[in-house]
Amino acid sequence: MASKPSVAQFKAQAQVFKALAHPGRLLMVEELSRGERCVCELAALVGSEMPTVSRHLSQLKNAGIVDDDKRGAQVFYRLVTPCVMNFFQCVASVRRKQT
Amino acid sequence: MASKPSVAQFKAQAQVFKALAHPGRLLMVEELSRGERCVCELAALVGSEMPTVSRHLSQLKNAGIVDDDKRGAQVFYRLVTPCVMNFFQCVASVRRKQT
DNA sequence: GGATAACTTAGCCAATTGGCGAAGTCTGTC
DNA sequence: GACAGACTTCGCCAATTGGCTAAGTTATCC
Repeated sequence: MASKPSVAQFKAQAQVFKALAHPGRLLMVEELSRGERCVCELAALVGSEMPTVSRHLSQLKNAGIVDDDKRGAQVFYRLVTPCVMNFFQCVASVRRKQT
Repeated sequence: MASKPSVAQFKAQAQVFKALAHPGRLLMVEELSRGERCVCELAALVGSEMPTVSRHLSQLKNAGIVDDDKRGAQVFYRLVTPCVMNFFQCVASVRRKQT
């Protein structure tokens, strides 16, 4: 049944790649690979306003890449699919081919 | 030196993900994983006009994912970094977490 | 050389994305 | 209850993306 993927499947897959197709979001994902972080920490990391970062995180969450956990007044995000970290090696080799 | 990736590196990485962040382009990449194809074959596959497909392919080429080879009047594209195919398994597991 | 076919490039338009500040929600403190 | 801090949601805007048709290139066939 995986032999002939439907258009809907490709659309859903593209959604995941789209979530990763932003330097700030990649930076956050890498940071989250080292442990959970609250929104304000990530905002300081990428140097954007909190509303902006919050929207980026909700995109990642919507794509199924991260999950959030509200504790008190803070919201902590964590990487829920660590296998995306494997992408970076391949992407690095892709970039090596760019002239 | 890979311990503290720069903003420029993340931008370049995001470019690769951006190239994959489109259902039609994913479909083409998967087709190319089974062998080289000319533009007209890919156009028929995704059901778009040839100029549209040509631009998608130049995006993939620009990202370093595919390469082209002009033979006569036709241009054949092939996957130059097959490791991107490994992404699909992980992405599938990501999607499984989407509610 | 003229006609056709395969692509690419250019120009145009609608739709999406990404950033911000303002406003709203929720939690803990006084 | 009033207030402050952490987030999220909401408008608004500029910039990018994605599709098409039209026009330009290059190779093949006659």
